[in-house]
Formats: sequence, C-alpha cells, structure tokens
Amino acid sequence: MLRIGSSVEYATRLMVRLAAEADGATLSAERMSALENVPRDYVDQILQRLRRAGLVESRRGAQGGYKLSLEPSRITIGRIVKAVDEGVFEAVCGRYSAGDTKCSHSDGCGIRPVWERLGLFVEEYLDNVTLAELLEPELGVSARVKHLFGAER
Amino acid sequence: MLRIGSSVEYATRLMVRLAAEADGATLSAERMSALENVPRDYVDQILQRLRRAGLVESRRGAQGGYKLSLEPSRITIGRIVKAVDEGVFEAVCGRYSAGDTKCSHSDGCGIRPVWERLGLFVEEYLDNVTLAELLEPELGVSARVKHLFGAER
DNA sequence: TCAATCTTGATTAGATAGGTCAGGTATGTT
DNA sequence: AACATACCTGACCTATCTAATCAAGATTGA
Ligand code: FES
Ligand code: FES
Repeated sequence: MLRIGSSVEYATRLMVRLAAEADGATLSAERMSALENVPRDYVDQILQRLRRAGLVESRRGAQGGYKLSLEPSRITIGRIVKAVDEGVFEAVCGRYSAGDTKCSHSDGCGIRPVWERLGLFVEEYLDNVTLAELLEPELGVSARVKHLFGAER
Repeated sequence: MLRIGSSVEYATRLMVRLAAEADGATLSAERMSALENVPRDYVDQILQRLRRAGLVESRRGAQGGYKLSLEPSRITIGRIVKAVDEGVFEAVCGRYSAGDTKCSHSDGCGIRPVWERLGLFVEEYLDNVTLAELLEPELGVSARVKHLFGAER
C-alpha cells in the first residue's frame, strides 16, 4: 500500500549527497554511484529525472557532473518523490472511466474521501521535510512536521 | 508510492455493505459480488482474509453468509487494510539483510526515520477512521482525524 | 584529437497485483 | 437420504510494473 521503492530511496540519497557537497561543487554520476552503492546506469536515469524536474543542474564533458539547482532548504522530499515517481498517489476509484459503473459508489461516496485525504496527508508530510533538515540528523525528523502528529506519541 | 489497490478498496466496500446491514443479518458472497460489482471469486478470497483477521463471521450452507463480528464503531479502516494487504508499509532500507552493505546509511541515517515516521503517520490516520463513521457520509472524514491535520486547510 | 561525462530512448528479467479455477466441506430443506 | 446452497482451501494464470541494463549519441576540457 505504501512502498518506498528503490528509485525514491536512491533519489533521496543522491540528493542528500549533493546537498552535503560544500558550495557549488559538482559530483559525477560515476562518483555518486560508488559513494551510494547504486548501479551506475541507474544513477544516470534517476539524475535525469531530477534534472528534468529542475532539482539539479548538470555540466557535461570532462570535470562535469551534477549539483543542486536550489538551496537545500528549498528542496523538499515531496519534490524529489514527485520527480522520480510518477503517480505518487493513486486510488482505484479514480481508475474507472466516467461511464464505467464498476465502482458503484462514485457519487456521494463516503469511502473515497478517506483515500483522498490520505493522499493529501502524505503529500503534506513529504512537503514539510527539506534536504537541509536531513543534513542535521541529530534533529531526527523535522520539527515542522511534528505538529502534524498532534499530541505526543 | 501510495496506492490503494483493488483488494483494499473492495474489502472496504464489502465491509461498509455489511455494516449497513440492519442487525446481525447475513449477506452471501454471491449477493455482495452483485451489489458491489466485484468478481465473484475475488469476493470469496477477500472475505476469507477478513474472516481470518477476525473482522467477519461466516455461516455455511443454505441461508449462510457473512456478517461483521464487531460493532462498526470498533472496526477501523486500518484493520481492514492490514487484513487484506500484507505489507502495508515497506521501505527499501529494510529489505537489505544485515550484512548487505547496499544501503550505506544503515547507521545514524537521517533519511530512514522520514520513511518510518511516514509509515506510522499513515497507520495513525487509518486507525482513526471507523466503519461507523463511513456510514454517515454527511460527516465526510471523521472528526477524530481532523486534528491530525493541524490548522485548517 | 581524445577522454571524460552527461543525454536519450529502447529493452529486458523478475516481481507483484488482480483475478481465475478446481475441488472440497458444512448446513438447511425436502 | 438426497440435494441445493454457500462457504473454504489452495493452486494457478496473466498483465502490468519495477529495477536495471544496454546502445548510441552529444558536449566539454585538456
Ligand atoms: S467511489 Fe470508489 S469506493 Fe466509493
Ligand atoms: S538507511 Fe536507507 S536511506 Fe538511510
């Protein structure tokens, strides 16, 4: 139901690596592959998706590589996830085309909003964790997220 | 990443049907299949999983069928989901066996807690929506869940 | 020129989800 | 007893998706 796939995990790890890089220094895909133990060609594929989403910039040729295109504090896990994982949230009800009566509840259904809210909920969570916060592991999860939990757990 | 699969949606719909049944009246799998437009054999399969989880009771033979084994107010969506969907939450980090160094972060990783919290978060949400609440669609999503969202959205 | 490095898109092997099937067991009715 | 109804069990199939690989090209720096 909720699954952090390898592309999402890899992308996050790569981004954290880049964020840890001092200044605007670049890292090559080759190097990131070695550092993060992610298959070389797969690193390429993931970085391209991140680039197309505007999260990283690249420079080709010798001494080329990648670097973040925004400050770590402006990049959220949510953006990373959306960049590499097309359908972040998907419910069955939405898969039926209009005429299809398969989901007989379509109108005034009490169940559907539960899934939809859950989707928003997860998005809200992911959009409130930034790369910058991940660089300070002693904080654990973002303080900004904690309010979402309500009372202490 | 977050996907409401058909087994989860079907199970929820079937449970709502049963909850709507007055008193302890039973419904046959055949009938539920027709009412909810879910493949006959698949209904069987799903109801068995719900029964093994203790959420429904069955009676065999003529005039047999299924009914809830608990009051609707004591059955949460979370329990339904866990009954039909084995690995509700799964992160990549957890897939590597101890010796495997694939995930070089394993210790003191700042990323992993983000996924773990998300898992708890989703569980908390699902465990706070009951069948009883779904029977009153005018309420939309449970008031008990709203506090999880923090301020108005 | 040459080597390093990103860029593009197709392809493949394996896992998973969604659904089907065949055969069995229990129970009510006649 | 016989029969129909309906649950029960577990194996099986198939389309889709994921993770990963591959091949060929385009830039850049030395
Ligand atoms: S619209 Fe799909 S369950 Fe109600
Ligand atoms: S332990 Fe897997 S990303 Fe850190």
